[in-house]
Amino acid sequence: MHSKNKHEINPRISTDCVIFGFDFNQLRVLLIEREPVQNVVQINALPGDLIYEDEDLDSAAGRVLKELTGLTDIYLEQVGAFGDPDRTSNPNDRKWVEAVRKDPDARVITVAYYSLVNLNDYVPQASSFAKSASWVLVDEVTELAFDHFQIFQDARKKLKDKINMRPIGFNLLPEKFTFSQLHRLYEVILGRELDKRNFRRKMLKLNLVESLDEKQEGVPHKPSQYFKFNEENYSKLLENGFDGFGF
Amino acid sequence: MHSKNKHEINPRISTDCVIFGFDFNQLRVLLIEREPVQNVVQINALPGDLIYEDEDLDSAAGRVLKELTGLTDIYLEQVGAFGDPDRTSNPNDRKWVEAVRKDPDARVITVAYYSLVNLNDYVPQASSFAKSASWVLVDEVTELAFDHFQIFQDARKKLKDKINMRPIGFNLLPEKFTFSQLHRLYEVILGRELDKRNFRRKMLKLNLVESLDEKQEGVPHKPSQYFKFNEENYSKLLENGFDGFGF
DNA sequence: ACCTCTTTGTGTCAAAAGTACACATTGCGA
DNA sequence: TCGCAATGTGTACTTTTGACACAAAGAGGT
Repeated sequence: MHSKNKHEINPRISTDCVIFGFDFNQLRVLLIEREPVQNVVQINALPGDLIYEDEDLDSAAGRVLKELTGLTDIYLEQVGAFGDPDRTSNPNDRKWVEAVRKDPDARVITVAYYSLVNLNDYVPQASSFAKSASWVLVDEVTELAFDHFQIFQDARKKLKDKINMRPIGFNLLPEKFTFSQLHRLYEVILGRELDKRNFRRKMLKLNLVESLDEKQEGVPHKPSQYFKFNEENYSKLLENGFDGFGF
Repeated sequence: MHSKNKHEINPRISTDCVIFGFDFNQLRVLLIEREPVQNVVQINALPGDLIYEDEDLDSAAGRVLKELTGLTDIYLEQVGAFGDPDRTSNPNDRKWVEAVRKDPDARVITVAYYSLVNLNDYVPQASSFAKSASWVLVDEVTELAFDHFQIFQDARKKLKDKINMRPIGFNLLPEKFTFSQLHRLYEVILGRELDKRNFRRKMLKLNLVESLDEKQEGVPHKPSQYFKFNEENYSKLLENGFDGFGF
């Protein structure tokens, strides 16, 4: 007998997802509250669970995310593996594991993933052992279950680095977007102000965005020009060794 | 019965190490050749093995590295987790696993680490299932066991990024070093030439190196000044938000 | 019709950083 | 004393950054 049966749980490897959501104004992260277990004071946690034996790590992360929050089709990038060697150190976490896991003493390592999405495109629906799933402002995240706070912080740092290196932010903007939206996105993720004029200058020089012949309508102020992402120019940039935006 | 007994092997999690070695001229990576097993054509592999149940991931990497190559006291940084879901795809790897592992069908994920050391400070001594351990030029690495080539490439990329962000290179230079050594180090890791004068100017402006009142002796050319790393200034830089060398 | 409000969109100047490039100096050893 | 081999240095030019303020557009209310 070996351990490759379909959908047999691997009791030692779990995956956790740090999903950042942008709503054109603020940055949030998707957290779940676990179903209450006797005597356990509940705190928030990242959506995550054990993987199956026959599952790719990347697929597992996608599946777990779907099971707990209903979110699908999200491109996930790895944060790293976390040892979690002392995951029972917090009595609450310990009790929860005892109540929920078949083998609560198994030493588990977790592989974390992160992503960035448009918050309005995804309405989380809690299921499985998640009692609720919600978008929490990143600056208001405090205590989290297990070592999830550490994971969250690592993921946030990776996101910062990444958005500087690759135009991942464009994926979550609508096809036509305004410069303000793009600008705000960068500010929120980097966590600091960026001068409007300098931002525009720098971004335009890269030729990644292209102005459309279309303007905002019905706004009670000067309407802004719409822009779109130019994939072709991005490919060219990559060929010539694009080394980041430099923010 | 649970699984926290000391030194019980965790059959599902392994660790692999990508140790880069610099010899003041070239960049190499530490590879092992596994002990031959019947009918298996041997190819090189990264030093790596299963971890113990009670072991921290970081410690496991250190221990495995020591067991296979004799190297100790090396600061390791994580590359990431690798799914290895189809690790038996190569018949040679499959045969080797069958011969060596208790549970050859277990699905294993591996957590990879990397480091950069002075090649002359570490003389690898193969042991355990390693038949030999040797420093191979990074540009001559081709086929490796399992998914080790992928891991190697990822590690190399991380090393590049890292040396641009943090003065990790200084750890492996002698206490007193010449500018040429430092210069060469950066060229080798980044894989491209750096203008001598511009390199010197940039590096000096950061105040990370301090010139000593001491020169090379016995060299058949103009002797070079010795420099040392200034940790104090580095701390100050960090406080003020050091964001990399910019090479 | 006009005023107010809100957000967009734009230019310049000075400082800093990057890039390209060549030759005199030092000390050894033949 | 000559040759060799590597060190060490400066300048001119271009590009990039960073700081900063005000007119323009359109909606809505009076």
